[in-house]
Amino acid sequence: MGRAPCCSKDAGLNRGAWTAEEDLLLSEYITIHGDGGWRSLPQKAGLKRCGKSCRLRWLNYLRPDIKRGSISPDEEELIIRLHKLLGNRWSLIAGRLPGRTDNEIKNYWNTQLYKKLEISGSHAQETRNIKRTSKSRSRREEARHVSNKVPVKTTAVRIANGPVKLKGDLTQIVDTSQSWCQTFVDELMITNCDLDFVTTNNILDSASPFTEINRQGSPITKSNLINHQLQYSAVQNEFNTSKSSYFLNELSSPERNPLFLSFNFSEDMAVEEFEGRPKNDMHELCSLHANRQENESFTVCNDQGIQELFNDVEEGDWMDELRLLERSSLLEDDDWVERNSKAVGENY
DNA sequence: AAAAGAATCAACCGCTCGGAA
DNA sequence: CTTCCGAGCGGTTGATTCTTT
Repeated sequence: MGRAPCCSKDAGLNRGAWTAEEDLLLSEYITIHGDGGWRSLPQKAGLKRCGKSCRLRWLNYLRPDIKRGSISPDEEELIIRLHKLLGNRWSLIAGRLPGRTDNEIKNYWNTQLYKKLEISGSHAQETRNIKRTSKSRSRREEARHVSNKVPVKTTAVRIANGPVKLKGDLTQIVDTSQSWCQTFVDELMITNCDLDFVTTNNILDSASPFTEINRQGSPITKSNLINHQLQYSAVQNEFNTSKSSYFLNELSSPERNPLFLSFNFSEDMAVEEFEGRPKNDMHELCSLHANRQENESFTVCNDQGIQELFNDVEEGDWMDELRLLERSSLLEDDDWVERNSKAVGENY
């Protein structure tokens, strides 16, 4: 049975530009009753519009926290950087720019920035590649493809840091449906483990596996887990610990306490997705995963994962971290290996 | 001043996703 | 497991405004 269209063209509904009267009706209704329930809202509010149209009008224009006026140079810079990291995920980008809507940013990109960057060169090519990729395979197909290829939990961000060589079985595929904590514990139990691997599962929900090795009986808290990892690996594997701690902080915290970190973890970043190679191509990412080649790093992120990754980052931190990520992405792989080999010592 | 072309942006459209039944 | 439905997303359209000739 087919689904009734949200807003039939011949249902006598108004279309096109909104009038001041319609805006008033919608604003007043939402002020009193709140938004949501978009399908039934127009009728309740006395509007001859479809729910979709009402939602769009509210979110993109009438919402009180919309920021008016032109995009500032700072905002522009942030948009460019975020687009480089995230591609055409306008709602995610808008989420980092308070008061700006995805539609506004999309329009700004397509009318101003795209041209600007096309003139300056490389980024426009990347944008074209992103567009081509998204056209060639639908999101659903992509998701199906991913799930066939590797056991990636859809809500997980998984990050493995290369090009550090792994001790042990390089072909092993880690099941990301495992709880974050179990994976963490598995890693801890391997001597000289260099694999840095997390998912966004809430750490506190995953407490039980940790309990088994937590012989001191400390409460299961984020900081205790970090301390635990530091005890295991701080001396011999400093840089890896720092990375783990960083992602632990970013991905698992409902409360996001500042971590105590005595070293500069930022320079250890090497997250493939953020480097733009092979950005947005899940097939390629998964092939990398499946082959698990040495000197290859990979990241598989879906939108939710990325959102979670950045959710709790304060504005200032976010900008700092963006800079650091970009700085790390400028490094050539060879340099990266060399630096980190020195940092880790002769373990490899 | 007027016409033509370019730029802008609000709104629409088709699709996907996730939850409920 | 399947179907339905509300919500949301990104691409596209087209009306309006601005700029150039």
